[in-house]
Amino acid sequence: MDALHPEVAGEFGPLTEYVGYALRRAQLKVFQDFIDTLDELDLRPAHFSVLTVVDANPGILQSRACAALGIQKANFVPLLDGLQRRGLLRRVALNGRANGLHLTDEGRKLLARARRLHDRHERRVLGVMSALERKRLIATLSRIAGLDEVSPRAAPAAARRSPSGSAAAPRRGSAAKRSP
Amino acid sequence: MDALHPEVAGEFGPLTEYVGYALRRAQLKVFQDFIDTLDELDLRPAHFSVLTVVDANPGILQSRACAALGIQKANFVPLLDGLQRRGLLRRVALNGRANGLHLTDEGRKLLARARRLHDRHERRVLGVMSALERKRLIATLSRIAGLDEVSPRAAPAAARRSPSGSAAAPRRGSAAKRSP
DNA sequence: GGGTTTCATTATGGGATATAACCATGAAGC
DNA sequence: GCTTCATGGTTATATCCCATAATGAAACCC
Repeated sequence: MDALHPEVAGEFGPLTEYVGYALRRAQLKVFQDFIDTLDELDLRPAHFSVLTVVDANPGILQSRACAALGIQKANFVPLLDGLQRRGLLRRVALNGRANGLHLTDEGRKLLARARRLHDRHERRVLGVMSALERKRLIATLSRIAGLDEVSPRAAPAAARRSPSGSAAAPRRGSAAKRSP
Repeated sequence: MDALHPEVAGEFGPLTEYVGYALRRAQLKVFQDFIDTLDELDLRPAHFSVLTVVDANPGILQSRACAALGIQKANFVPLLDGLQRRGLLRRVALNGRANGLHLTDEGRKLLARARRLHDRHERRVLGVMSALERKRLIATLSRIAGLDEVSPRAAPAAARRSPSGSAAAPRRGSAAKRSP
């Protein structure tokens, strides 16, 4: 506890010294900036991530894509409906039950624009740190994100309420298998 | 663009190289672990943060507390109702319209337990990094969180849809001023 | 005292996500 | 060929979290 509770304080009490707190604050900030950035294209972060994944994996199965993104397949449907309705993406029936996902030309074009906006956003965020810092940050964050097996004795009573995180990011824990 | 799009790939495309993506993934992970950790006390992150702030600032105004935590005052009401119903916190009328917030003995006791759990959680997260790394991480994250004035030309069309992604759980951060 | 501001509350709606139940289809086995 | 089972997708439903707007009331200011 000593190392965890230095002097701290201000109005927040010890809050400011917690990694989770710092993480959340930063994430909120960045995410909000990202949302604002993509707003002019009427894209939300989840949309952007879907377009990105489909673009990188043409023909990817709907189930596989949503698993990769950590989105429940049930929630994935209306999301795709929206993108499809806007003519950005197509569901191509593979065999009567499975769909392969493809971007349309328009989808690719919009994604390109989104990427340019995203780059500006990224640069904005990166503006407050050096290249080395960025590298370290991503490395550390990735390590944190992969701490699946880290909490063995933790997560006790859990399983009662559900996460409620968000979509755009891979909430790993979700129920998803891979290929058929 | 060059620096932003190295080689990348896998199933996620360029996603893995984005700071925002890494941030989100890490944040989701940590948050979930935190939620699981506090679950046995029936506390959610928001509860924990409220208890922490009130404990550190006995008698703090309701409005001030929720502003500090970045919670809308409207949403703060049922939150406090819950804590008060559980006998953890009291609203002390100051003058007929303003309430000062105080923890009850029980509230302090529960907070102490929660803090112990939180410490374990924090240590778990910190387990994947060195002390130096942690210091750097918090420093960088804090810098990011404070990049308010960073996006002058950004946030263009914005203001159309509301944030949504903002004030969430230990949204400790968000829009908050400090002292009066 | 009357207008304005501050503080708290109620009411309402939207967004995002989890769950469960439900088809349909393809694959496997006898 | 027909049953059985796993898979992919969809629908429907419940919940949680948060935001906005409107209301009520007290304090503040001239």
